[in-house]
Amino acid sequence: MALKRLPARTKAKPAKRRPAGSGFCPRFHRAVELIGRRWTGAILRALMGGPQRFNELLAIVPNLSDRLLSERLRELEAEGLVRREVASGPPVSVHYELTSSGRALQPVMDGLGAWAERFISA
Amino acid sequence: MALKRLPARTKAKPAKRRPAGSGFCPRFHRAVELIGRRWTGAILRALMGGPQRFNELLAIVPNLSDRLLSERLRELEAEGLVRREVASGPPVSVHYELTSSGRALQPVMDGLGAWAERFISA
DNA sequence: TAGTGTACTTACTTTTAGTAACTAAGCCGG
DNA sequence: CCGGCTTAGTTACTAAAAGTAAGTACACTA
Repeated sequence: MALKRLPARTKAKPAKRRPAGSGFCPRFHRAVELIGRRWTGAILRALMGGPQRFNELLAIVPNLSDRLLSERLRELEAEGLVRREVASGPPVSVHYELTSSGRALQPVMDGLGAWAERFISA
Repeated sequence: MALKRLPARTKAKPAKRRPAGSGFCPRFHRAVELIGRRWTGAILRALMGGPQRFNELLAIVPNLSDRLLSERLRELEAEGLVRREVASGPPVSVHYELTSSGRALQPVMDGLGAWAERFISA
């Protein structure tokens, strides 16, 4: 699917050279807008504990709707962070698990979690 | 202002005990939905290099509009990550800088940046 | 065969983002 | 002192996501 956002308006600005250090990094931007999409962080974190099925994810993340879960999972799959596996044994169940790229996010997520514990209220 | 999102629907689910590790952490969730809001990551990263003025931020982050910058900065101020300072010397200029809580995000952002370099395409 | 559970999709409403135009205050040249 | 320029926004309106509800398809289960 590839993120529908980031329309990359055809007309790129002149973009006068900036004094380095305050740079804008497109990959970083893509990353933060991908994992920052609504619910995506929570979904990823739920998957850090191991593979989960669709309805398990719904149960873990409060207020997340099936429609959005479906949408987010397809985005994450498209970016290669998550793999979808269908177990065909009679009780047809689908589970989702992190790929190596997804697992590589764990320290970042943990760091953010630690930051949140210290600095986010309520 | 405090994030308008996260309405916290009054009816909390029964929430049967889950096998720990796949837990949902409200602070983490708040954090990821705050810094994950559109443009917020890029704004924060631009501020990591030191204080910036309103129009400097606009110049650093491509395609960011003044309206959204204004909105995001007020949210970040409300969460205590950013401080707004008005320099009253005749050329009235305003600059924004990270608070200690904002600066504490630097390792997380750097980690995410490093991850993005390795795993995000294009 | 009627009902339950899983894993979704479709249709519709509300909220958020994006665009454009405008405001206000201070300075600068003529 | 009049008009134009810059900085730092705000307001009004449109487009794109998110949220909500209901429906689908398949297998199983009573």
